[in-house]
Amino acid sequence: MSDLLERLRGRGWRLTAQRRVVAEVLDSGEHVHLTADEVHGRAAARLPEISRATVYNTLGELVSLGEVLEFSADGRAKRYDPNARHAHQHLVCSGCGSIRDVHIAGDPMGALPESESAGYALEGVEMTFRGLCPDCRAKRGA
Amino acid sequence: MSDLLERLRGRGWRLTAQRRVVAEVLDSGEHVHLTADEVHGRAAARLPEISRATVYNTLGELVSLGEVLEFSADGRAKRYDPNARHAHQHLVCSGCGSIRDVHIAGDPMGALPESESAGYALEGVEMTFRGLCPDCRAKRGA
DNA sequence: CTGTATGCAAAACGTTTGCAACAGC
DNA sequence: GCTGTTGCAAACGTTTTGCATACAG
Repeated sequence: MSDLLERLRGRGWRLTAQRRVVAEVLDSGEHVHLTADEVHGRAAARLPEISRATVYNTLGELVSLGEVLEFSADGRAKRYDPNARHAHQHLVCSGCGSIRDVHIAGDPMGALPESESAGYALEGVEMTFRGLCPDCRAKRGA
Repeated sequence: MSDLLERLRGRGWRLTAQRRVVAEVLDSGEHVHLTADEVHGRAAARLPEISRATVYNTLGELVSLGEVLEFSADGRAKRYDPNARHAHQHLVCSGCGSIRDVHIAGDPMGALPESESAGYALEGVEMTFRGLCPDCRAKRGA
């Protein structure tokens, strides 16, 4: 519920029924790390004739606009994270693949010494922690 | 040149011509962040009848054995990093996609507060910096 | 009215699988 | 000789593309 649509309209984003539905799915606040196909599924529930291609197009644009974060936790399908406005990291369960947003102490960007990034124009960092979640520990770790 | 083969033999790894070639490609020291397909290409240069499936199998095993790191910098093809024995991070150019190994100051794992990983059995962290490399800055950034 | 977004279906891409033949130990 | 590995080709899941149509501005 972060007025994604509001912001997009303000940027002169051409608003169609399909785009609205995609934005609403992402903005619904609850299901946070959807794959493109999951987004399509939820979008199609509200607007049955929406095509996969449109969902891919729209997601790609939202990523370019910086409104949505794209990342891949497992090399398979990319996931889309509507929580692009607050810096955060991910904690992925190596058992079930579930993804949690987490927050680290300092600024991860600052961890890279100047000497290592010499000549580069740094833009961002991605940080992904991996581990077994409590549920999977109970089942596997025994 | 880190005696990957030596180590694998020591672990009772069944050594075939194909596996040797794959290990040699990864161990050749120079081309560091190959995709599975690139590995296959280089392997096939030495042993033409090697199949893609075998390369995938072998890479998967090397990853399980902890000898090779698997990561995806772009959501497309996975990349294989033979430098699994020394902790390091990646710096990816958002222009040309080139990948550099970099090293940060502290221990990235320690950056995650206990409260955030409560109940989890942490296993590792991945850290990827993004930015424009000097070449791409010259061409694009103007 | 114009340009852009859409739907469809097909293709591209990376990866996995099933299975018979084969080869290391 | 037993067992695990290989090659092949086909299947798979995800994403991209080309093109004619529809619609927001």
